[in-house]
Amino acid sequence: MPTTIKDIAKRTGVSHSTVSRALRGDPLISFETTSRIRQAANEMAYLPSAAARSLKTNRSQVLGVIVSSIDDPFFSEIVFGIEEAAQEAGYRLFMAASQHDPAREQKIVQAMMEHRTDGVIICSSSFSPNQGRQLLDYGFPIVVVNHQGAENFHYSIFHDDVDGSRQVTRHLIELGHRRIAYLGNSLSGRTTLDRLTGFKAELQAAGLTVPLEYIHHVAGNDPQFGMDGSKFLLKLELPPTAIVCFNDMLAIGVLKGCREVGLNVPDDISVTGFDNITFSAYTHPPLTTFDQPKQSIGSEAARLLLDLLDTNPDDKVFQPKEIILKGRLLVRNSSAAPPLSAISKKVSTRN
Amino acid sequence: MPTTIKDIAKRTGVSHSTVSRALRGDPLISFETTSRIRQAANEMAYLPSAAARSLKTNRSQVLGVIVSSIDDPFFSEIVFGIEEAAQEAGYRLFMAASQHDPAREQKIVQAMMEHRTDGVIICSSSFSPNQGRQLLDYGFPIVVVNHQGAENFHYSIFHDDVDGSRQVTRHLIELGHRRIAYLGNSLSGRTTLDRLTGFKAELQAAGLTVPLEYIHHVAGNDPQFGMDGSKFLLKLELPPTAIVCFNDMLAIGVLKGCREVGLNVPDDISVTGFDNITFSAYTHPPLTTFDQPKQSIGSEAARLLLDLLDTNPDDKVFQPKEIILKGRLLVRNSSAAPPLSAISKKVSTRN
DNA sequence: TCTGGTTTTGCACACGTGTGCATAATATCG
DNA sequence: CGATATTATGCACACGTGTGCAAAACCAGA
Repeated sequence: MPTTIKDIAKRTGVSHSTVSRALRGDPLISFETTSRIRQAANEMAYLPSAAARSLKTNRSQVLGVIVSSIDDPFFSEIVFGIEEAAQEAGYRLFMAASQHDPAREQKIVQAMMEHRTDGVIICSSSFSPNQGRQLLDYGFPIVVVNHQGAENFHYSIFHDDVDGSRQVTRHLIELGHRRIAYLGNSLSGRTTLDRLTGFKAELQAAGLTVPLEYIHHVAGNDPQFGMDGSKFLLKLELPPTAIVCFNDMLAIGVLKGCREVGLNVPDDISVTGFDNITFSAYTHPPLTTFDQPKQSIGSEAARLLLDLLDTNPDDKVFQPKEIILKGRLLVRNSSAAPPLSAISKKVSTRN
Repeated sequence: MPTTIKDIAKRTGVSHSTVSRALRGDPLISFETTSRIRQAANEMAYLPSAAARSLKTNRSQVLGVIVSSIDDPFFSEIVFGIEEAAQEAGYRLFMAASQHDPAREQKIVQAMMEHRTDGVIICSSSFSPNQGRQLLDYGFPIVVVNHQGAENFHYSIFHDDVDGSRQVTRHLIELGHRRIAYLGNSLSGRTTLDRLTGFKAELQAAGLTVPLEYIHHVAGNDPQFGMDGSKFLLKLELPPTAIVCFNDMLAIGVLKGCREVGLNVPDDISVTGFDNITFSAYTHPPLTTFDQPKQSIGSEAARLLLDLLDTNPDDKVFQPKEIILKGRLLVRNSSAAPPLSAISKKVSTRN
């Protein structure tokens, strides 16, 4: 059915190996013969079989990409960056979403191996160590993005979540907040730990303490989890005047949760997100968030992996590489000074 | 590097063809030999090469999936449905996003052909006819979702956008709205045409007319386009009391656009979306929308394609198939009766 | 033990492509 | 024209897997 090299060879009266060489631009084939062959290939709409080529060359020209969830806009933008860089280099993506499910992870690992992708980019901070081990043992070049077990892999991209979280938290402190809560995502692994670390560090640097119940984790990344989390925090005897959310997805749910208990954001309570996904500019009020260079994260990861692939294996020197990309605080309308009632209470407590 | 069938043959002292047969469960190989071979394969972590198998069998066990945009939550959920059904049948997905860009479309077509995917699901209503033709000519079994050129393909899944749009529009009419605008997405092809058709049909059935400027199209699917579109409509001398948006993404931007000119939704103006993506429950106010069975759309498309693949080619009878899935109106808080001022104006106009 | 039937396994080939090495064709020089 | 060097091409093999057909092994009956 599809045109093969043999079909072209028959039409042009040369051997299949000459066709192969001509199409690949081998200088050993004459210009005249090459032209004839290429014209025939063009007329016959020849497209190489990826499988045959892959089998012969031991290269698939495909990069595996593993994300936590395909419907999280954060990952969509990272994938966009990966795709742009990959396409530029003639690679295609084989994408899979792990959904934080070990069974899915195992199927994904198997798929990557069977398809013999040229390398793998893992954009799931909580990808299981066991499956990661399997990929490593198989010999894949691997680049991880914000992976909690990054020390097991030698090529990593990080977004600086500690710094980002510190900036968000400092912003709230500078606004006058003293009761600041953190809402995390327990499925998220390293990412939430970094953001929590930054949160704590900034509060500590400001000489503030955090009540234990001000650090609350939900088990997912959906706005509904954000809403559930806000319910918990807002029910506290002394509720926070600000909530630092693990990310925009949770923050969007927190906004709704505040509305449902009659709290006005930011007049009564400030809410911040993280990531600056598309929707965070369109919430009411628009979210103060930490703007991650999502596409850059993706394209840096892809470039790093492509560099690894371009390196002659014999020349390979063990040289771990770690790239840290920084974002920037984006102040919108979901954060403001705490309500006066909260400040006056604070004063009376001190007397 | 990876274990091959030849490695297992060497260890078990049989030929590679016996290994192949045993692993495939061929009854011609004895139970005893099969067990030995399978144990060795297990111990040696054998995984077949997808390329070799594909080359030999002329089947890749991969379904191509083309979506308009990977960061649109609507498509993410469709893909999720596709993925579930495909995985159940032992298939993997090779996904690509066309971004309404002909150059990308061409690269995608080429990729599908080179990889010899077993079939293709097109979830892009505006996928170019020329590229679609190429896929058809190549002999791919193809299932299209809401494709504007669906008559060129024989296997289609539709979501009933005419009916959905009629329901949304009727809902607004029943609330008392008489000045209803439609905000469309000119890149969207058939989908926006259907939704506009339903909008017009329902207004006509209610004996209402639509000023020309009440039908406005923006050139994209981002909330920013929704905001731009709202700016246009709200500037009209006689602005609408309700806006039917092509989808939730645009509606989210329209909500912000209304806020920016001091309009309260739904007290001053009603806004409806379409699709019921995750975020539409978390907007302020939560969007009235048309809830599409997104995952069902995906899984039906995959099942249809898998059925096509399971059919013996010699038994194939030309039998076009078209599945129409219906959604349901989801009334939330973005729609309400028009403001009294708009109704009183209407009365005086009639006198 | 021999013959025939059944079961099990291996040989040979091939899917489409790439490439080392040998051979054929061409060009140049004496 | 013949010899030598250079250029261009083809042969043969192989990547890993699957399968038709032949051969080998096994079993049962006369």
